[in-house]
Amino acid sequence: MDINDKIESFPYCMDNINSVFRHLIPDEKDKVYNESTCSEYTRGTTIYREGQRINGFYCIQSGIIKIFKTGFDGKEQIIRFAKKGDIIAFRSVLSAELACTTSEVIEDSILCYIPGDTLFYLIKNNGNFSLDLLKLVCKELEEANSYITDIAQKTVRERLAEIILHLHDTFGVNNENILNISLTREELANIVGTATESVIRLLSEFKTDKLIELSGRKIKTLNIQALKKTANIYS
Amino acid sequence: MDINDKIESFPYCMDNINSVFRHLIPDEKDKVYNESTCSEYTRGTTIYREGQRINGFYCIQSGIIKIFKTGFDGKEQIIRFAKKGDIIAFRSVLSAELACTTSEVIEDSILCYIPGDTLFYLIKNNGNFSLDLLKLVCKELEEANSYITDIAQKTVRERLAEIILHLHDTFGVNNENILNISLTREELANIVGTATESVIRLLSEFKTDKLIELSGRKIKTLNIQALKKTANIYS
DNA sequence: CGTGTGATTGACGCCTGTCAACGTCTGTGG
DNA sequence: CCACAGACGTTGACAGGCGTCAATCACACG
Repeated sequence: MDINDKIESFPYCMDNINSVFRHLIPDEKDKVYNESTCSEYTRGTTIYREGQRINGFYCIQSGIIKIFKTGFDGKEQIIRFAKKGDIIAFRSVLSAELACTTSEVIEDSILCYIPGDTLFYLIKNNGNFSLDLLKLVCKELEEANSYITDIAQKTVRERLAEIILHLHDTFGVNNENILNISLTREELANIVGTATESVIRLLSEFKTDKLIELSGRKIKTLNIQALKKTANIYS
Repeated sequence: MDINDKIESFPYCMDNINSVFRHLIPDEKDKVYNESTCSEYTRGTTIYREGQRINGFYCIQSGIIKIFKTGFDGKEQIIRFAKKGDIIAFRSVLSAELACTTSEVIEDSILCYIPGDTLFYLIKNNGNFSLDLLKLVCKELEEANSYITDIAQKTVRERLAEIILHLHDTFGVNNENILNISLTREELANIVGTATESVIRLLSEFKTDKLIELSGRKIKTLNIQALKKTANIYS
């Protein structure tokens, strides 16, 4: 994927059938297109930081971004990941507040920056876009509420199994059943909300129980049903 | 407050300066007004339940509602409270999904029911309303994210102190510094995400430490600064 | 006065966070 | 090419926070 694709075709992130931009009329698409700027970002780059003022939002053309908050003692809590087609930073733009999360590139990415004014223009002029955006935020809200319930009621073991399943659903696996996302043990701990050592021990137990196989940061899922059982998920 | 107030005046929940309805034009206000229905609900009444289909949302004229999810073992996790001027159930309406929370009356309430079609009409026709609604959902999302971080990183003790402060800010106190909301120990536990017994023991410790005074379900705050310190809040 | 719900207290033990030491791997610079 | 630094992963020991179970108390209500 070359960055010049923006010039050749309307970026994927703005054009696919599931995109929040799917209900724009041609003129609006042109406007978004003309006012957006795409750039490459390499792993480890910070897109924006907590407390920073943000004047526009980003649409993800490719790559993976992690979005986290910093707790009072400096520990990261990963809130969500964003991948191809997702948008980030729009919350701060809408609320006209300082960013309350930090976002960092996990896997080399191409992001399209869209100014806040464009966002406001679309909301005020296209009801279908507003509705789609509302649905998107509501979906995030529902996921956050579910996670609150899990983290408050489930054990670390259950949550870790659940997170592996969630990563499985969100990013999929390659032809060897290996998760298409690579995270450090610390990052896994920062999703689950536990200590790095606990993640290491539990992953090792999961391996013993034939739920997964491990090879460095690669996680291969062996038994989805058993993972669901471990996570206490019945659906 | 008599329920017939609706007839006498535009309901508070739709008319105050902070309401999401504040940017409606007169015609739209009339429409909302004509299509809404207000009713009284007594403590303990369930407004809607998880898994139920919802065709409209509610605007709270008076009283307090608790909104919770049920964990896999049946334990409640309280997600938030709603009070005068707040709206509930709009998420399910917008997403056209079954309710994923249950809401129950904590304190006798008057709710105004507004059909989903009215909501969609407003979103599609009034950009300022859409924007206000988006801001509202974003605010909820930000609060949910903060709570995820807290619950994942803080101890039960810290969270309980934080919840008391949060109730203090949200519902205020009477002239004796007693919180304007009355919750059972179990409900407190279901916010914090812990066992009822733990809440009892910690409240008792807070009392010993002169942070609060207790009298049944009444909680009197004695030292906000010390509570903040206990909660590890520095702001 | 019996019944039921909620509050309290105590005992007990396990899950899990913390600390410390060590192993592994990668990239860098001499 | 090797040595070293630094980041990351692993393992063990240990304690304490907190969940669970059980018994008792307090209070309201029919």
